[in-house]
Amino acid sequence: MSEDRLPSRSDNFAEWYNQLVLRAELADYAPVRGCMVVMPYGWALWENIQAALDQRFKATGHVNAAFPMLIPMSFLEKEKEHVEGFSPELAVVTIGGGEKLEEPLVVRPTSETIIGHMYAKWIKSYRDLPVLINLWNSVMRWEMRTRLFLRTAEFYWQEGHTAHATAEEAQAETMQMLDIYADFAENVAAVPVVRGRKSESEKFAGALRSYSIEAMMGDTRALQAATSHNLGENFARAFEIRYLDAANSLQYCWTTSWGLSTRVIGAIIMVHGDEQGLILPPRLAPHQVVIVPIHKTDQEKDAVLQAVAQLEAQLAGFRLKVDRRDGLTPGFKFNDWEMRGVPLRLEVGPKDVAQGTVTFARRDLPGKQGKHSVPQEGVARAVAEELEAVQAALFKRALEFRREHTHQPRTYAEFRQVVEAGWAEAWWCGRRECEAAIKEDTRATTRNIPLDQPSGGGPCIRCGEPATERALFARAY
RNA sequence: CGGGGUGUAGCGCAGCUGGCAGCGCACCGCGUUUGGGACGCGGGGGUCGGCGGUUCAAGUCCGCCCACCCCGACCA
Repeated sequence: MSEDRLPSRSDNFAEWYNQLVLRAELADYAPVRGCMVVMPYGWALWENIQAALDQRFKATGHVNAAFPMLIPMSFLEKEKEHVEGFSPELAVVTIGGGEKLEEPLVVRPTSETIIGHMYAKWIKSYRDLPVLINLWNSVMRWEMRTRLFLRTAEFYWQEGHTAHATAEEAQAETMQMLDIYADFAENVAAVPVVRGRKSESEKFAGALRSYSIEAMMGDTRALQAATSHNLGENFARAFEIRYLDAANSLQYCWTTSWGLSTRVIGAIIMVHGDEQGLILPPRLAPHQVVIVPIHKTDQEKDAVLQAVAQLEAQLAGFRLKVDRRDGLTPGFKFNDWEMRGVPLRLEVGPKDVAQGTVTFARRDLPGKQGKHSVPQEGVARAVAEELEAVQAALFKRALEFRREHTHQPRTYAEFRQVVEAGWAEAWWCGRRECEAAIKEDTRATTRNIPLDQPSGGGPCIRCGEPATERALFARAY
């Protein structure tokens, strides 16, 4: 049934992605321009992402809070670069309760300004610092062209906002959060990332310095998976976030902000997915294991379901789904759960019952390769090992793919060629003009300037002037 | 905002020179099936994007409007 198959991942990556999001029931198009509905399966995935991050945030002393969705327009105008960066994509409320508002309210595109206002009110003394607050919310940016999860008008994320006494502390916080994101991406989502500093033109509107983690998607394009910003004293000065230090002298705070959005779901799809559909990393999968019972006669059905019930009891420690749907063939169910990316499938049929076994089918290995028979006794241990193996294999495969498609061109001609279908690491003089020229020539942008740098220097890949840093260039989502 | 395109059932589409609004998938019912995407029979579902015009008669011809999609500038 060709119409049951996904569009080809290798021939039409974009259409493969769109169809997969819809057919795996992660999200659907909303009746509001540019907005999506995150469906239960997609939200379950997001909840698991939230749990992994929230735990890391709390372990480093952060607490959660909630701030209003509406922000007075004047707040945004207080930080010059910030308002310039965000004005084109603001949604603005001008009427409330049937009356025209005195001052328009902006639907938050991010919360630095209202945070700044409140922090100014709350922070008086060095004893009040640091303030370490995180928000789980949604924000709105009126994007021109939208795509499910990757770029929607409203998106769900977390935004952390901290205030510190010194530049050093703010910088340490910025780097700590970047590392937490990298740890999450690599060890939970199985997505290898490059940590680095954003160029001047790519940094957050109003930040002193921005950092990102960048991941390579299955079509070699780059995706910024999370950002962490050192806002310097910019927002503190705009909102007068000040404190008295131990010597009774008035100081400006240093603030940071950092965020990770539902966009990482897009990354997980595009890094791990294959022609069959999603492949979810076991640590995030809503269902880690699905059991498909197989039976013809009523007699077989009884025996099979009894075995399934015993397995279910043994596997209580896993996120388990038993597919008891009637009237669907096993083949249909296999394909269905493969589309949804369940990392491990357990098939239980009359043959398994007779032998006291269960058939394991690993999602990351194609067809028969991933299938083998396992004794029902002690199945929990076997499942745990198999899930660990899938988790590790996904990361390894993604890392190898990135390695194969990351190049170190020495000439500009070579550079132009490699960024057609891969990443380029190259010396860059740091000048905006070179960056812009490269974008014009190749559509590739600086993704970041990796933290891991070789010593020494070399000629800028574009202009040949001496450069001291290597940058990562790629076409990006 | 510039360039291109599309609107007919939930989705994908057909509908010619105007004459009873259809097909496939999906959905509902019954039965047979079930170790890699089952099948038979029966059934429900439409302001043909909107408004106006021409005509005995408009999904079809004409005019205006609206919405959505793709490509560029912008972007977590």
